[in-house]
This record gives sequence, structure tokens and C-alpha cells, in this order.
Amino acid sequence: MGRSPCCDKNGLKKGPWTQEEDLKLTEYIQLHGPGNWRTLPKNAGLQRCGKSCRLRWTNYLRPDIKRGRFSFEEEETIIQLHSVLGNKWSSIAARLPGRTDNEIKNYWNTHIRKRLLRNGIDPVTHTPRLDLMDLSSILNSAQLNLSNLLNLHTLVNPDVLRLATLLASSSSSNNESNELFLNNQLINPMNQTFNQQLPISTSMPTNFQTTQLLNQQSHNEYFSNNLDNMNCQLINENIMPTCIPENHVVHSQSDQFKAQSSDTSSFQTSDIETKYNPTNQNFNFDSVLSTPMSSPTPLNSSSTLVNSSSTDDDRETYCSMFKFEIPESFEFEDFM
DNA sequence: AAAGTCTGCAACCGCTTTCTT
DNA sequence: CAAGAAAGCGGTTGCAGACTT
Repeated sequence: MGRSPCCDKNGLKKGPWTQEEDLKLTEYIQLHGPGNWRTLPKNAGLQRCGKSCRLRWTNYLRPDIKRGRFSFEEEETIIQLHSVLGNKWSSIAARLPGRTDNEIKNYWNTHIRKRLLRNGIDPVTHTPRLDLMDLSSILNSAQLNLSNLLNLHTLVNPDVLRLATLLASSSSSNNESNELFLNNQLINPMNQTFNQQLPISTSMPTNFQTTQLLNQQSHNEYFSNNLDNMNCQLINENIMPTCIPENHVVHSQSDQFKAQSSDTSSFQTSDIETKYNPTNQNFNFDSVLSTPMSSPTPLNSSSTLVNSSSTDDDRETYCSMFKFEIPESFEFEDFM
């Protein structure tokens, strides 16, 4: 036998809550706790379904709910988590204290999603909407240095790579600094710092292909936040991650692994191998998500990241796929 | 100023998962 | 173990206020 019905739906009020109802619900929960949602409406003197009460409490009345505009950091966290989790709003909300899944879902649909679309990014895949532009001809560009890029195809969307490389090479002839930021300059064939150290066999986490690259700072943060995941994956394959920021600790359970970095002191072994390896049967993504997100860490001198401060203007460019300007010398007709 | 349109968000709906009996 | 309700969750809707014409 199951339980008895939660409530008699006849005669129950629906629609917007009144102040009086809010007060009743709040006072009751503060006094008794939510307890059983089925019996709560009756006990609290409300003509509502328990489900409606639960929703009203969890989405609106709960005292720990943070109201008001989402901060820059919150937006960035949402985008990053969404690139990994998709529409798992409750999982995303679990990482944003004071925000409800409903609130995040609404914010995504009304703000972030539109902005991504406006900037040519598919909000589902977090990749450029290349259906808007035929890039096939770029493959044949004489300026493309394929040997330098060979390793990168496992890391970034190939189409993005092609476009970015062309633009980078085009801008390199310009004295102006037309910075191209895409996955930490991975797309720049002149950059030998990080990508050259990755073997072709190394598959990056899916979310690393997401290039919601925004302004320089958020780009740096994005890269830093993904660094643990990338490094752990390399470690799992017994490959020394050579791009470890100063004071950045990477963990691995593998005793076979021997730190070979020049900065070996920053490398420690522990128990994250299975935790960060999605191919491992014991992998539990929730456990990864439940760990505190590492704060952005400045890279050491061997890295090529550029620091900059966040400004209001930066916010305006937030979520733009590429932080670069098309050089004046760039001819679109040639490009096509 | 009025009418029409757009936007943001609270609340609901319906499906799935978890829990209780 | 099975049945069925509660709880959880994501998608959708409806409405109020803002904005545009």
C-alpha cells in the first residue's frame, strides 16, 4: 500500500500568493520547520496544495535566498556549469549559494541564452554557430600552419580553430595588437607554451571545448578553473601536466606518476584520480561538483596569459565568443 | 496619451525519482 | 517486492510592468 493522497485538489487556491499567505507560510515554517509538505497547508491554515507551498518556500520565501541581479562571477559560473551539465538547473543552483534552480533557469532563458545567441554561440553546445558562416574555405588557407595546429584539433572545435588561426595570422601582419583569445590562445600557432605539450591522444574534458570567451580576465579565470580538470586527465594518462600555475596543487592517486615539472613542489599526489576521470567507473560527477571551485590562479611566467582588470566595458563584452577585433587589413572577400 | 509589443519572472504542469507502507 | 504518494526537477505559461510606435 502506498500513501494516502497528499491533498484534495478541489477548492485549493492557485495563482499568485498574497502577502497574508506568505506570512502564514513563513511563520509556520519558522516555528515548526517545513516537515511534511502534505500536512503543512492544513496546519498553517492555507488553502493551498503542499506542492505549491513547497515551491513558494523554496523559490521565494526561504530566508537564505539571495535576490537581485546576478553578479559577474555568478553569470560566469552558470555558463561554465551549463556547458558541462546542460539544463541541470538544480545541480547548477547547488553551486550558487542563495540562488534557486528556478531563478537560474529564468535568468538563463531571459538573459544569458539570448546574449550567447546574439554573439553567435549555440547556447546548447556552447560552440560557435558555424551554420551562420561557411568556413570550409579556410581549410585551404595558405596561411594555416597545420603542423603547429595538429595537436590542437583534439582540443578545440576545428572550425573555430580555422577561423581563429586565419584571423590571428592576418592580424599578425598588423602592428596593432589584435589579441585573439580562445582557450588560452590555443588557437594561436605562434603560441608554443601549452598546447605543444599535449599529446594528440589526450582528450580534453568536453567543457574545455566550450569557448565562452569573454574578456581577458574571464578568459584567464576560465582557463584557470579548467586547469585542474585538464591536469588530472593528463595525470591519469601518466602524462606530466607542464602547465601548473604557481601555488597550484594538482592531485593524483597514481603512484606511478612522477612529477617532472621544474616546479615539482607544486605537485602532490592524493585521491582525485578517479574523481576527475569520467571514464572511470567510479567517477561521480556530483562529487566533483560538490568540491569548492578553485579561485582563479595567476599562471606563472611560463604561461602566456595576459592579465587585465574587469571593467564595466568588460561586462558589456561578456559572453562574446571571441575577444578580438577583425583587423582592418582583413578582407572578407579573400577570406571567403 | 493610447495601443500594441516585448520582457522578466513567479507559478504551474507533468514527468521522473525517491520514499513509505 | 509492489503499489502509490511525496518530492524533485525541468519545461512552459500567464501576467504585470516596461518599452515602443
